[in-house]
Amino acid sequence: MEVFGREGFHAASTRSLSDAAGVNQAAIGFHFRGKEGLYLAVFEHIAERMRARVGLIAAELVSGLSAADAAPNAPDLYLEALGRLTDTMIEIMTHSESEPWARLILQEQQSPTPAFDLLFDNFMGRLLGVMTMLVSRLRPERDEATNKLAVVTILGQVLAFRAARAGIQRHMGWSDFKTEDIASIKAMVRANVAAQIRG
Amino acid sequence: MEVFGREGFHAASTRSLSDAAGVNQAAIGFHFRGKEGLYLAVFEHIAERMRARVGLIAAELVSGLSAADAAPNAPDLYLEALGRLTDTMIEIMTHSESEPWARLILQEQQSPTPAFDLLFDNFMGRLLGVMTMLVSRLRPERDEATNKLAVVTILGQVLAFRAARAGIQRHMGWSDFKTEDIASIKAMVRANVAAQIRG
DNA sequence: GTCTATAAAGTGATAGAC
DNA sequence: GTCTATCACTTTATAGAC
Repeated sequence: MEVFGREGFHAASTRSLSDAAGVNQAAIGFHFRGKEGLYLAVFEHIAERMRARVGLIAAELVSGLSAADAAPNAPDLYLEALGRLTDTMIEIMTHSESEPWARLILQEQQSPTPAFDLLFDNFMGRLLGVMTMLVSRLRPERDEATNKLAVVTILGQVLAFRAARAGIQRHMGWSDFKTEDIASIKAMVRANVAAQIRG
Repeated sequence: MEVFGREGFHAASTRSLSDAAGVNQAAIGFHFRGKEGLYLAVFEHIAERMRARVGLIAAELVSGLSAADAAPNAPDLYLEALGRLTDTMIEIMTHSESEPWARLILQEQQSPTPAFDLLFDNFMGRLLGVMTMLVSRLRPERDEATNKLAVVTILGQVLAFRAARAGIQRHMGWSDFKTEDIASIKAMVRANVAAQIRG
């Protein structure tokens, strides 16, 4: 995952892949039938880890939802849940640990291979679905398509910190994302989401 | 540009590059001193085209700004200028024509080479600067850093349609971006920006 | 299941003809 | 200025020893 993410599919040689794993180059052919098989296996790995992580959040959130629906301050609860989601996503996008697999996902977004289906079905679709559920409860009078589009613009605000990382850091005058920077990003996105939901 | 964008720097072979240009492989060495020189020349080309385009918008906008400053409805004019900017950016991001160079820029964002400086100095920085100017006039009481960050979240909302294109299309149930889809994206982003500026 | 060795194809750069 | 031909090297895949 690290080698593919750092060097890209083509630039990553089977030798650097096997070296990083501490095994011989021939092991790739034996275990994964070739470089491409290893690439797909990496995405299966990412998809499963993400599925577990998102699945946990989604389950927790959906169970909390039925309680929130009855509460008198339901909108506040929905908004808080959305805020916790964006906080988590910002944490992930700004953290350097996400770099390898984030690069892989971005590549797949531009020219999807069968690996993209794995990602979307296991976690992206699920995550977008949960967010849409929340936004739809906050703005039930709007049609589904509008709320789905609203979710996309929320996603974009957090995604930028991965996809346009170098440009953002140069624009902000940041050399990397410090704890206080991340805090102000979270606050800004929470405020934006609250405002755009309010309409 | 097309070959590098489609295949990436490493995957693009000098032979496929020269074939696409309808010349011999040896011509790359003669004209650009090698594959890397050609790569940099592509970015010089992109940077110059963009510089011209953004420079025009920026000049027009700055000259209109002094007139707007005196107007009684100045905030409306700033917001409208910002809306025209996001409209244009959305037009570019959703258009398939931008795919080759957008891919190149995304790649550079993740692991910047000297080519990234060309891009930032010639058009990204300029564009972000103009947007920051507008946001700062709309929210003069906020400090510069906050307004710069607000610009980033606006950028993210339009950038998503390039960076997360495949996922968004699957989420929205769109096979590609139709005219009416683009119109609703523009409306959504304009509404979001207005709301988040209002606070 | 892991290794060495090697085959077969592709890579970027470049010398030299025209 | 453009071509062919070729060099030196790297690539992935795989045969065969252990």
